[in-house]
Amino acid sequence: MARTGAETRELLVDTALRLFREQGFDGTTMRGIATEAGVSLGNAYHYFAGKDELVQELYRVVQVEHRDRTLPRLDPGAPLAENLRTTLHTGLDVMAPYHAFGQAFVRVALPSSSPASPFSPESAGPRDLAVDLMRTVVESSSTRVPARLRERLPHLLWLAYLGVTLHWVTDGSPDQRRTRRLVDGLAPVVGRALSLSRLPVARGLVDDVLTLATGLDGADRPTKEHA
Amino acid sequence: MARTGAETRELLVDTALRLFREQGFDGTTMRGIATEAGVSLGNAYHYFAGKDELVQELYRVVQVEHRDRTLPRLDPGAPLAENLRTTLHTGLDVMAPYHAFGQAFVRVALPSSSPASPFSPESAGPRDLAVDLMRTVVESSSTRVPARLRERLPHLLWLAYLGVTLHWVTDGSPDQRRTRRLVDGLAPVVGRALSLSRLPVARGLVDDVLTLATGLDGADRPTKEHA
DNA sequence: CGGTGCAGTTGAACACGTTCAACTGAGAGG
DNA sequence: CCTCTCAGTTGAACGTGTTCAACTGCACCG
Repeated sequence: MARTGAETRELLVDTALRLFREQGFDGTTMRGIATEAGVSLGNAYHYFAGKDELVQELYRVVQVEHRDRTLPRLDPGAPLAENLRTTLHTGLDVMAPYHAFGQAFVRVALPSSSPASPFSPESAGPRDLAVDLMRTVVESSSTRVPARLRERLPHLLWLAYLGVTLHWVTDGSPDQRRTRRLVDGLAPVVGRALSLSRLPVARGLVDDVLTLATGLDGADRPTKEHA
Repeated sequence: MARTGAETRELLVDTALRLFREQGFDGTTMRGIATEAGVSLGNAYHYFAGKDELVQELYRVVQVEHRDRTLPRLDPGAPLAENLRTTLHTGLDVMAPYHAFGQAFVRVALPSSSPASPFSPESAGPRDLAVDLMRTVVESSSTRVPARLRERLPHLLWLAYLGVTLHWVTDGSPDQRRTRRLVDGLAPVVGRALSLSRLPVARGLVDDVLTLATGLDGADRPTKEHA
């Protein structure tokens, strides 16, 4: 044999993602992936530090496909709520084959220390991809966004998307219909909230929420360490 | 030997919770728990279907202690934001010893199918405990709550508490300071949002949010099954 | 006394994720 | 032709969560 390393690696990723789709995360064993790919167990671990690392591969794949399938569906000039709805539904479409796998995805990605966390530096690429997608959604919509919000809104929408994903993961209803309904309800709420945010009376709340959201992600603010 | 079952069970719970505190979730093995408790491995599994089931025990313990430590600290007549802040901080105090364990807690509780999920029927007891605590917080505060919200607000605050818990679990900052800051920011935001919700212009948004929140938890709405 | 049921208990066994020291074999250098 | 190197690979081994058929010993019944 003696393939090149990149070939073996790709072979393993493809096999793993297929098995994840077919059997879920827990149902897929490292031995199964190795056997199915025709390599030894130890060799699989040569390319992936562990089962978790294969999750990051999925994260990447899903983000890219989400963007590629969403962009042509956006309706320029439509209200933000409508385009957001399209975007979120498309995201669910992309993830659907992996729902059996989703629980494990979150349990791997959740710890902020984990490189698979959407907040981690290692995930910067996929994260920027997702935030940029939301920026496109905002900019290609007709809805007017207050100046204070404009810069931050894509990031907020990405956080909302994470929330939807979290709900989707825990959604045991058939075809995850509850999450679909959540999206249908959430999009107009965002639209209404945006309208409301233009009123002077809401200014204080908007500012506070922005501050809150800033604290949500990223590591601790650099606290002037002296070493 | 031949203890009564309840005794052995309690012995196992105490031992497990202690080891979880000392060594975290992954660091604690079922063999370790069994050995430390002086019972056989198989016997531990006679009382708990698996490691996960011990998590529910912790969930229960934490909820009860949260309530017991919060009630005497509430300031009747103070603004809701202040009492909410106290409540959330007290919750963090109670959970603090288990932070190393927290990641595992979520990964066990997340799947809605899991009995350990805060939305599951099996968790109804602890959940009601937590929602009732929030109800007490609302009722013992001076802040006026719009009629449409009054009944649902405790439930919404409980959801917010879940969100804070989720953030806490993923919080890698020293002593989980970021979550403390989140609470300090969140409480006033809730207060402001509540004020805003009294304006007629916000009525539509409030109703939509309430509808959204209704869909968040619980199983699928009973869809008139004919069997 | 002998048996019978049964709550409580046991330890071996299985499959899994992960680690690691050793092997393979094709090319480079002499 | 021999040897060295090293990326690619291997399979045994460890500790884990979990399962299960069998054991123990006490209380009760005849």
